[in-house]
Amino acid sequence: MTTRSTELLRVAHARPGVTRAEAARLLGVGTGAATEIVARLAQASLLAEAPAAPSGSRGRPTTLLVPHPTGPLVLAAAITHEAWRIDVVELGGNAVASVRGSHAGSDWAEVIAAVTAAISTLLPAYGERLRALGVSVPGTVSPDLRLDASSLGWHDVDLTTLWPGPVFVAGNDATLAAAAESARGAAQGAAMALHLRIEGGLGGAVVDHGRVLMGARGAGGEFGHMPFGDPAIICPCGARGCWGTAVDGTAMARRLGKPAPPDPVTYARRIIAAGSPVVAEVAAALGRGIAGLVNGLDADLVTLGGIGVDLLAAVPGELDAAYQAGLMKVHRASPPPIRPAALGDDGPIAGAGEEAWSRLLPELA
Amino acid sequence: MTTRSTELLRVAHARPGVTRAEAARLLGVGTGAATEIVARLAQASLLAEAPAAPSGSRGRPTTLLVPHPTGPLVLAAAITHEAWRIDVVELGGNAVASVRGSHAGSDWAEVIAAVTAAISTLLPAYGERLRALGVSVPGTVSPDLRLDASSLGWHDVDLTTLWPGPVFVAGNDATLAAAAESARGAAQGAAMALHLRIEGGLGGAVVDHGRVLMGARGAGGEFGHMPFGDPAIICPCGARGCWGTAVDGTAMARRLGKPAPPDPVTYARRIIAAGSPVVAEVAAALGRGIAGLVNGLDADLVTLGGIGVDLLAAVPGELDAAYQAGLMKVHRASPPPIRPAALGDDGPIAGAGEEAWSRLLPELA
DNA sequence: AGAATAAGCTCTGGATCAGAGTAAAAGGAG
DNA sequence: CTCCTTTTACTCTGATCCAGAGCTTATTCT
Repeated sequence: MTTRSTELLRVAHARPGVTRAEAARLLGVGTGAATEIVARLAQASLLAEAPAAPSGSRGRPTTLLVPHPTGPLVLAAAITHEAWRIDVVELGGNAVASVRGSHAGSDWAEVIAAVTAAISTLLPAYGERLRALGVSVPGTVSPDLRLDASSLGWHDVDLTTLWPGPVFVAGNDATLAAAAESARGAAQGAAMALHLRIEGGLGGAVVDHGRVLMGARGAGGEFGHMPFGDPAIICPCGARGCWGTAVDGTAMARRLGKPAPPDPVTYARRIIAAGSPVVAEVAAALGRGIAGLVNGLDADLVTLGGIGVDLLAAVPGELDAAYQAGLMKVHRASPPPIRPAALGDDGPIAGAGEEAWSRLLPELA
Repeated sequence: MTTRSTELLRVAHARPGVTRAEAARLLGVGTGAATEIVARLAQASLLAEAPAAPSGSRGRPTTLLVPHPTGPLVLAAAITHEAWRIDVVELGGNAVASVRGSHAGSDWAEVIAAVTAAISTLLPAYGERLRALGVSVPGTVSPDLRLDASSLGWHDVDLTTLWPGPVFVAGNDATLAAAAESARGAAQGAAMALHLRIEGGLGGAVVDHGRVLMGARGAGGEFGHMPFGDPAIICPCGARGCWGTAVDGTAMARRLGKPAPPDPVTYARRIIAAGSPVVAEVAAALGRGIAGLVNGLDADLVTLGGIGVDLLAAVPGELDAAYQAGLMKVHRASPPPIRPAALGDDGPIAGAGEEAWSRLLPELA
């Protein structure tokens, strides 16, 4: 429709349940224009108005901008190494339905069959209302939507078959989790947020004023492959001294003189719970690397996901000491805080929904 | 004025001398709208039309969009540790005048007096046409325009006294050089460009689709303080193992067992010219770090400034070997090229002009 | 009940631009 | 040289969007 309509929708999406008057103020339009724009969006089944709870103050009561009951919806999917989940997400980010399943094997054909079947079951229920798909995957996605997840044996997989429509986004789980944290989680309002997510490896993303940096080939945020680690250790990626080899479950096993565990995530959680002294060492390696990234990128906030949350909870002192020691003096006066991700394991699917909505909005208005 | 006017001005600035018809195509407007918008901008003394050179093909000859002869101008200033320079820049980036001087001492009061005096001499000549100032400085600039250049003893200096007008930008020299390389230099069109500049230390910037990441406190791109170096070496910044301590003139002196040189830049140039074996070692440290940044940020192009250009010219093989070895396998098939900066030492001042124009344009139209 | 307050609604006029049609300025063919 | 083709620029009409002023509505406070 028009620029203002898109902006209003964006506000309504970012802050579901805003009052109509506040949305008008945020857009910088007069009340006359607000009337017209809201009417147009309601006519197009994009927005609806609901009576607001009594504010207690004087004045004519305002209305809340809520998603239209028959308005467009977005599918958000998250595929992990062992399971998948699909949410139906309305404007504002609320999930109105959810389907999930697991896949023991890591055969891509099996995964895509299950996901495609699940999407097919949702199509009759929501029909034309489903307008976009966002997918989170445990690997990198090129700009032409091809997935590469080396550790799972998925190479150059074409994702476009998942969705026939024009609005389709796919991205790395850590990248999308970062987008979600910035939009609705612990990194709201940060000028330059850094998100780090330790699971099998270490991934993340940089978010500049709410915009996630995807990288030239969709592989942005692979901080695990920056050489903050021990140069003697060769990473499966082919380089040496990768930071990721110093902070995950495999690193803990190596420090304990044990063979690499088959499931580094649960292994790491067990070691952390056991209170092993290697936990502090790994946390220090994490803190030092975070400091390096903060120095280089001038982030003002760091959020941690996956095992990072457990490390932060278990040995906050060690992590913070290494972090402080690695910071430039200029940052030490007020070090950017390191916080656990607010969305937890829902980060990737929430981010998939966010990105799908973000791409759909300009098409609608 | 309006969005389209700003867009047209931006096109005319980015590609000085575009034909009017092509600009209309780039904006996606019809010829009718183009007539009206150009007329409006000409009326406001922002654009002028010049006859185009004969194209040799059929059709009514188009006109070129050029800066208006009495249109707005921008001041671009570059302050270094020993000299200063001010350019008067018209739309399109062309400098119509230039003043320069040097300051032997590093007393900020002296510097600001000289620069302020130079600006005063330019004011009567160009008067109201001067609408904005962009300044490049060898330090970090906070969002509230305070400069910190530790190595020169300039701490928390207020820059706002330099310019009375509302449109005033200031930034780090390496950051601004990156902006210039992306707008008009070797990094044009890159999706994610990385610029590195070695002088006294190592600075740079990340440029995502033409937008420079300034960081939360204006200290983005301090890659010299990421821990890619030897942890035994303590950096003046307070951290250990900073990459910057491994790649500049001071690093060369240390490897040669010499004391730190007073002027590391000329010292480094001399060592490189002499063909010392430490040059290859330093180039390798540079290449390895670049690989780490490319891995982490998924850059598709790297530009080098300052001593980096000399290193690249002197020992390209060593630099490239270390770069390749540090890249993840996925990047090795087509490694992002490492190129010398096209603008050379003019990068910072060109970037100051770019940023000033970029901020001024929306105010005009 | 009446004043005060905050918000929504209606109407007018101006700015912007898309689209269609027309005019202008060049090269090429005869 | 004249006419045709090609490309671009100009003119005109109508639709859309929205700012601003003034008015109406719904609520709380006194």
